[in-house]
Amino acid sequence: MSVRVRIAPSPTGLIHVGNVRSALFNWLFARHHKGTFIVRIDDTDVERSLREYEVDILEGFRWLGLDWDEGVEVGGPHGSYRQSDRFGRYRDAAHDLVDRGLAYYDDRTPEQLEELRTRAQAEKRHPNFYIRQPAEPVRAGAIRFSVPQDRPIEFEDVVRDAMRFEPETVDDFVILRSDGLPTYHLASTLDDVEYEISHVIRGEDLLPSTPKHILLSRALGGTPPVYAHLPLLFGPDGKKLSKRHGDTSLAAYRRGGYLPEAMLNFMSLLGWSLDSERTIFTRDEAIAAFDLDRVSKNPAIFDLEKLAWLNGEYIRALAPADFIERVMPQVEASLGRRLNDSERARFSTIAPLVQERTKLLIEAPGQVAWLFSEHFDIDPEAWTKVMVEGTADVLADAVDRLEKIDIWESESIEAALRSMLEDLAINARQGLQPLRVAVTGSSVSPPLFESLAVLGRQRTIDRLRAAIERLGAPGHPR
RNA sequence: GGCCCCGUCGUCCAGAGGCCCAGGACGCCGGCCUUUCAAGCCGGAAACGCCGGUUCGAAUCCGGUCGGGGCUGCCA
Repeated sequence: MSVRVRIAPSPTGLIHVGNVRSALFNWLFARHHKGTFIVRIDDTDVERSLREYEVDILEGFRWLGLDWDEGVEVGGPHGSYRQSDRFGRYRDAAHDLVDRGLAYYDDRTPEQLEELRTRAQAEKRHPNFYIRQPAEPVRAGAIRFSVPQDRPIEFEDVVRDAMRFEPETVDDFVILRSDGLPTYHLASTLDDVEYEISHVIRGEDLLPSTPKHILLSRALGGTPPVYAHLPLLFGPDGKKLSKRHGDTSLAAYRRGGYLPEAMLNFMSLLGWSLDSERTIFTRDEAIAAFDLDRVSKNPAIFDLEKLAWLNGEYIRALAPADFIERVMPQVEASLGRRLNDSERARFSTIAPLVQERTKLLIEAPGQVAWLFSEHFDIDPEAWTKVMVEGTADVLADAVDRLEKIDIWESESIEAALRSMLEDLAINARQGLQPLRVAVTGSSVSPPLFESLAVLGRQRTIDRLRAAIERLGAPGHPR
């Protein structure tokens, strides 16, 4: 049997990481088995579905490198891969089920249904006990699927093993709403049948709906696919990951300076592992190793700290030129202007040192703000900590020595400043930190000698003099 | 309430009766390196929810219990 899998997001919001993880597992599974990965848009909820969200979904998949073989935008043998284009098809299918006695119209109101559920509970029966076909048939309202009560629904879930649902626990669910639009159950199941989906790999939240889908598949003339229900992704509070956990949209991570390859690696670790030792691996290694039998049953908490660490690993592994290319837009965005050629050259020189210290691309601009602007902020805390008695003299001494250097480069700067340390009999912390703060405005920066080299002699000396002045100025004792 | 799922370090995963007084990773703690911060290196603390049972032997099998979660809509 050839593997045909799909991801079928609903464009009712920015795609969030839970769906992305499902997409990833489907994609890995398809690629591993040389199968077909399909992207379908389940936009049966016309009220909430928006085209901009569909764009966001597809952009997200492309960003991660999840390419699809059939589906929206790329097409395929099944016509439209957007359910809103197939409403007629679903309606026909629903009517056909009614004609065959497998479904029925129901014009009961929500209040009536609620009452039936309440009554069943009061009688200690299953809540859905009375949600069955009424004795008197009607020809209006929504269409419900009639769940056969003669035997349990059993199936083998690839990750959950043997599953069994008693028929009385499955309600006669609506397949066509009274406005003639299909529900998710009908549209999704019919599409899975008609598109010959072999495996349905999705979140565990749909496990309770699976008996409905199996029954529907058969009624529709298909063979139910193999099901694999993935463990849910939780927020730090142990609840299903949702908007209230903050940034759960993929877009937030894209903008937040995460590398797609790191994101991919990280998400593949949520409910799966390549082996017991390896945490970092390439997409091809994941494809080669991926299968559903290593998918875990337990929910996974989305651990931002581990993601950040992994991202840092990937950033450090980047070729320097690649890092520069990826980080330049972030720097320019934060500066609010394009860098000129000489600034670009300066940045490129120091970029490898920034690269080592960056976990998220968006951190980089802050590390080099001092390099491009004379209006960088001086951290007051860093200043008071480092500018102690006698510091002005040290800075003045440094200026003298730096002015005498023949060739302005990190080696000569280091030699000059080290001999100063020696002559003054002070340690690096006493002698160098004040320079760092004076020049970069912070006690945290890329390595000092390289930083001064890139900044240039004149700017360096100007900043040191400004610091000396500030130290001597009224209102700035010491 | 009903149906269903899950239960190994704080977190993610490994473990499919003896290889486990439980392994890897993040985080945490300590040390080394060091011009700051990172990175790197070395070391450390940290878990089989609980109770029974099966077995010569259980993290692994069974039962119960407790705990967490999902679903319960003419949303998906």
